Amino acid sequence: MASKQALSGDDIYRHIQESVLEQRLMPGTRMAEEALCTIYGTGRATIRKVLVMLAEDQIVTLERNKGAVIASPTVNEARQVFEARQALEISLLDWAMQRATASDIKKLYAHIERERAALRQGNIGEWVRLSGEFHLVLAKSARNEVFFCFLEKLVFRTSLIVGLYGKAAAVNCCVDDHVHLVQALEKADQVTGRALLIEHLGHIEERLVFTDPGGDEDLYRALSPSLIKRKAS
Amino acid sequence: MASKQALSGDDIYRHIQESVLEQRLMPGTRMAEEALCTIYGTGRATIRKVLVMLAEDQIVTLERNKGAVIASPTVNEARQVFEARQALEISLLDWAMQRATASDIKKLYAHIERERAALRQGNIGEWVRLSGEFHLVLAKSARNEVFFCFLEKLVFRTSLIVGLYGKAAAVNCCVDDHVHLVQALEKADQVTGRALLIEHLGHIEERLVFTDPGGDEDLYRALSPSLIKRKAS
DNA sequence: GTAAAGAATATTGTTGACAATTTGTCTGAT
DNA sequence: ATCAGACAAATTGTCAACAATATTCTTTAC
Repeated sequence: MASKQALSGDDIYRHIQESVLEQRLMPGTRMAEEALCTIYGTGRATIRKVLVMLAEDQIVTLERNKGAVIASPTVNEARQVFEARQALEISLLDWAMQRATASDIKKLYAHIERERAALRQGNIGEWVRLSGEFHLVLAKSARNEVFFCFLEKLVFRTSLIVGLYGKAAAVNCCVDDHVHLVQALEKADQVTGRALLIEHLGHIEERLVFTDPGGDEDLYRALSPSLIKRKAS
Repeated sequence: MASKQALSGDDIYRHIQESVLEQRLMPGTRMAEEALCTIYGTGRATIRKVLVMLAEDQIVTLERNKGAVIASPTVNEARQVFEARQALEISLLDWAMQRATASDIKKLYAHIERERAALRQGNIGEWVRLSGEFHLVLAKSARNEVFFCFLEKLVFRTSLIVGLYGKAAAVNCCVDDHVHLVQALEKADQVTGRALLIEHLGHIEERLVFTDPGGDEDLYRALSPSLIKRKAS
């Protein structure tokens, strides 16, 4: 299981990100430093750096003297992530319609083909990852590195949210939505594109069940009212 | 100069961010680890963590075996930052118009008053910082933590850009613009608000001179042509 | 005088050990 | 049986020393 070869910090960083995207690393998973050292065959200093980077992306939460845990977004955080994603992607789509080249369109269709292939082979993990990455390929056509990075981070967080609150882990976002979106982009049909995008993101959100299964910092608000009542009586 | 008390990593992180915002730390400044250790009175491990965090925010660039330097955004990066900021702040203003409370409005006017006070006292550094922070106070009224954090990062990068390309360091963004913006927010006048915001951000951008004064990674592109010519001849 | 080569210096990368803190377990009293 | 307290194990935070690399300065040859 443990790969002996010493990897660089960035490699480990990307590998953990990918694992989150493929939903192999689920929220709440403890990330002990020693364990990661043996898995990746590096010293603690390297792992520590990676964990700080992941914490900045809000992929893990880093508490003093408690170590790192894969983040468990609260319901409120999840709502804000979806709201932000929608606004972000609408801007990105607008820019993409102005700037996308024929090569960009080709790449998008090629990516959709890979999604289909993964589905046919029943490789769910890879398909989930590709589904998320589709939005990044689309974002790249917008030619704005800043928004691209922002969306990248939200895609990771979306993966965590789906892992936490998704009922049917299988169906994350359907391929046909992606096809129609690219077709609208190709025609530079801003109105249709925007509607499709909102609908598509709505599909993802609809498949969630927001019944807080043990938030981490919401514990206070969830439990203290009963204590206050007992005190007051 | 060197404060002897040992500070926590987060304190140092915030202090450096503030220094960037006040334009006391300018792009290109080398951030040697030992120097920071003596300044903040901590070990290198702590400093290293801070530098990784700052690198994730693109406030510093971290090159292997070369250490950290305050980032020097290229002209292209600067353009993308401004484009992204405009899109971000438009969304934030829309949300703020739906969600801002009377308390939020009060805080905004209070902040503007602080800006005026800093100007009267001739405390330029603090005024520059407050000018940037105004947008964050406004963003807080939008009730979306995700976009707030995104804007926070862009405000820092804007500070770097102004430090690099700004001609009149003094005038960064004028107080009256802020007043009018809050008035539009108060009236929930979406059209006027958006126009004012775009105009205001335009003012900031207008005060820049995009004549690459020796970028760091643009150095390659700036210098390599002559080498290629020599090679080819 | 200039340019290249090499030594010297300084800075970062890495490892290891130790201190501080948290977590889990065990005992004993009520 | 339950709970408090103390002890033990495990984990993270911090620091210091050493290795690897980059930069600077000096020397030397042309």
